[in-house]
Amino acid sequence: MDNIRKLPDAEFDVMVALWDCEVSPVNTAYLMENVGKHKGWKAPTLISFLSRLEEKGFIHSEKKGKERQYYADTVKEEYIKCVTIDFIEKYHCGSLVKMVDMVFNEESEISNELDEMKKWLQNHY
Amino acid sequence: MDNIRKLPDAEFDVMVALWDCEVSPVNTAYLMENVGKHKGWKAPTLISFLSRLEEKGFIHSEKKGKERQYYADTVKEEYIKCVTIDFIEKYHCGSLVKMVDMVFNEESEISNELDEMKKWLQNHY
DNA sequence: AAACATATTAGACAAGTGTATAATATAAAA
DNA sequence: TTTTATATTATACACTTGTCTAATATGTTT
Repeated sequence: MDNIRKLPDAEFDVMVALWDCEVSPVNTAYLMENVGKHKGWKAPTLISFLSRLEEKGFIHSEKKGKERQYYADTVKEEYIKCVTIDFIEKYHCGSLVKMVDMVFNEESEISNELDEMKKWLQNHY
Repeated sequence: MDNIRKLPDAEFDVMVALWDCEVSPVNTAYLMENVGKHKGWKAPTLISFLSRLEEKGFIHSEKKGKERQYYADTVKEEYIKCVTIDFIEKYHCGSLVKMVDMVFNEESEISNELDEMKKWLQNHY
């Protein structure tokens, strides 16, 4: 259950790009276009992250001609759920309510969500 | 606002020990007793983390005889609040509700908090 | 087949993190 | 004031993460 390895920022960003694209095998060019460029990475940098993700078992790839195609082997929701549970455990004694309370007692954007929160709760009666 | 430097795990653990003790200057022995031992650290390891925390401005210390006393210069709630906001931003598009929803749609301990959640919301009408 | 363009690989490197050993202070005991 | 204990400092080292340059491979043009 909680055997997910928490990914470093850059690798997570790459995973998001991979998770969020509709088509499945995507090549480096595609990923450069979708994350690399925004982050200002050189191609080898991206590829470096991809290799590490492969070592960690998050994706796998196949050589196709001179290019390489990447496939995600993990599910975004799954990953984020795990990371979130861990987070609540680490910073809020495992209590979502404690966390919600702390965040709402503040000015942040988030405190505008009270209404949504109510609606959400009603849907869960 | 979000200029908090996210602390690495070990340093965070040290901060928690420092934040959670009632008395204010505490010495290394105290911290060894309260985190070091559980973590299996040798004294220099703990002191190493303390030095780094000092460099980062999270604490300061004073030499007292042959010992050193440590003072927290940051507030736990503050830090956790920042880290939490950042987390929601990074993993849940900045929406607490999205996060709550994802976490509840699951078997985890957390889904037992629905009642608490309702109570909490009522207190916020 | 040679030359060219381009993608990938190999390797490298600095900074950050976890952790410790050996050396050095400094207080307490003898 | 020596000796003994013990806390701290100075370093060091392996691994991880972010990044890249130089080298290599492979497809495309001539």
